[in-house]
Amino acid sequence: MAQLGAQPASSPAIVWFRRDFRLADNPALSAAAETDRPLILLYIRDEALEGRPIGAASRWWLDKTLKAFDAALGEFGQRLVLRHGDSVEVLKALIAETGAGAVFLNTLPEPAARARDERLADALGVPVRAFEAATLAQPGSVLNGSGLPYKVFTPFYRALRARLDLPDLRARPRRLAAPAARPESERLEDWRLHPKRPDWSEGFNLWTPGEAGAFAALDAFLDGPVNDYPTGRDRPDKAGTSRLSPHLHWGEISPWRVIVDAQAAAHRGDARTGAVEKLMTEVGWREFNHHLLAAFPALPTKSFDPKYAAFPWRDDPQGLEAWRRGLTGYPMVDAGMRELWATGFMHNRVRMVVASFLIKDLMIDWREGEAWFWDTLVDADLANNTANWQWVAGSGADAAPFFRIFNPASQGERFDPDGVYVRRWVPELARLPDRWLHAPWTAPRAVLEEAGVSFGGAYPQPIVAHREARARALAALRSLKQL
DNA sequence: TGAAATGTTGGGGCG
DNA sequence: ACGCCCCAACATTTC
Repeated sequence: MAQLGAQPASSPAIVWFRRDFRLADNPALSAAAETDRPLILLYIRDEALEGRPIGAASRWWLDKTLKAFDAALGEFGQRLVLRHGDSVEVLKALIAETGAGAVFLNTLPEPAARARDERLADALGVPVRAFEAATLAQPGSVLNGSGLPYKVFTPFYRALRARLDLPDLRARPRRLAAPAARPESERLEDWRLHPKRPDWSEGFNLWTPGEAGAFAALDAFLDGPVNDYPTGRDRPDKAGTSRLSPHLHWGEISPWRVIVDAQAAAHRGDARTGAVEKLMTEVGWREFNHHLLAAFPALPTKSFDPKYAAFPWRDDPQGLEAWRRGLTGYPMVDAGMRELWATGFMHNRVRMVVASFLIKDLMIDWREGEAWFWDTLVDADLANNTANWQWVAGSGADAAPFFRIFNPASQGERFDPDGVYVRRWVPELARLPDRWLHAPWTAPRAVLEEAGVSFGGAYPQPIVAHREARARALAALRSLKQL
């Protein structure tokens, strides 16, 4: 890599933001600021950059987080420069226009993007300074005694923990010198990231994309729910989870910040150590997923366990559509799918229930579910989404065995005992008493009438009988083992 | 981070 | 008082 000093000190530097929309603990931004050069703060809309185009919910979030970040930069007398097109071509043009002498960036964790980043300096002819900001450990860097990637979570996590030194987090830069003339920028509105005709995003307004929203979410979580996290996180009827996943995905907050603040809360005695440890474990799964993707770049398309390549998936467009729309006749499944559609998010426990239902009860390929989540989740993340779908399917690394099949009714009874979650998202059933809420097909006719539930009308009968579907899935698994 | 089937145990009803 | 049966509760195995 060429020395920065090779360029005149007055030449501007480009800070290329991709998914690191934060001022605090942003290593590329801090390093660029320390050079005292004028900074061009760039975002490029490049569909090819991360290996696959982002989904509709992600476009909504991107729109808002760019707006928030641009506004935050205003306090420094700065603005984002927005361009679209092939990243390398855009950067070349901007360097030619401005005489920029260096590019600063934080790497993206996806293998495709990482490979492109590594070739970037050669393609641009200026130094590229790359930093790690998305994960606690660089994907691929945690290896077992034989120098190979871990395939089991627990030893991976042990190794990760052993090398974690809680760092001093980088403060927000004090100044971000602006160039004499700001390069031309496209208009965010022209990118049409916000949905129009129809604008389906009303239910997304519970989110506050951006760094301030990320910190608010972390503070709110550490201020109470964290203490109940080990069990509360399984309760979709309560505010028991951190809801940090989209903020982490978009780099609005650093994973270091999450664990440093959580541990500080534990040290102060504001949070139970055991609860904070559980949170750490979940951050650890995020790390594990990114390591898996780095070690197995085919994770988004191929079964990690090759024997599942022969699984006899069913072609069932109607079943798939009923699942997507939340019309399966299983209240817990339908509540989850409707929460997703309305808000761009689904509670983690319910994600497992709906994924198990698609894969095992309907025997539809996990890739169909992964694709739907990719389009509809505001936290859609290639490593987490594909690793978690394979985890449920039983084909992943350290996955739940295939025969672990969720019963959607009993999951509802266990984790939404008062029916608060189901009644919120499946209002057709709101007046059905708790006793039958999670299995309305078992309710006596008179009870259904009293509650205003008619199966021919608003709410469907189950599209498959769970008991039989379970037997069918287990038979399919047996057929696999005979190969 | 499951559920269902199967096995075991022990209390209570009852002849 | 005793053995038998039933069955709920719990444990283990199986998928």
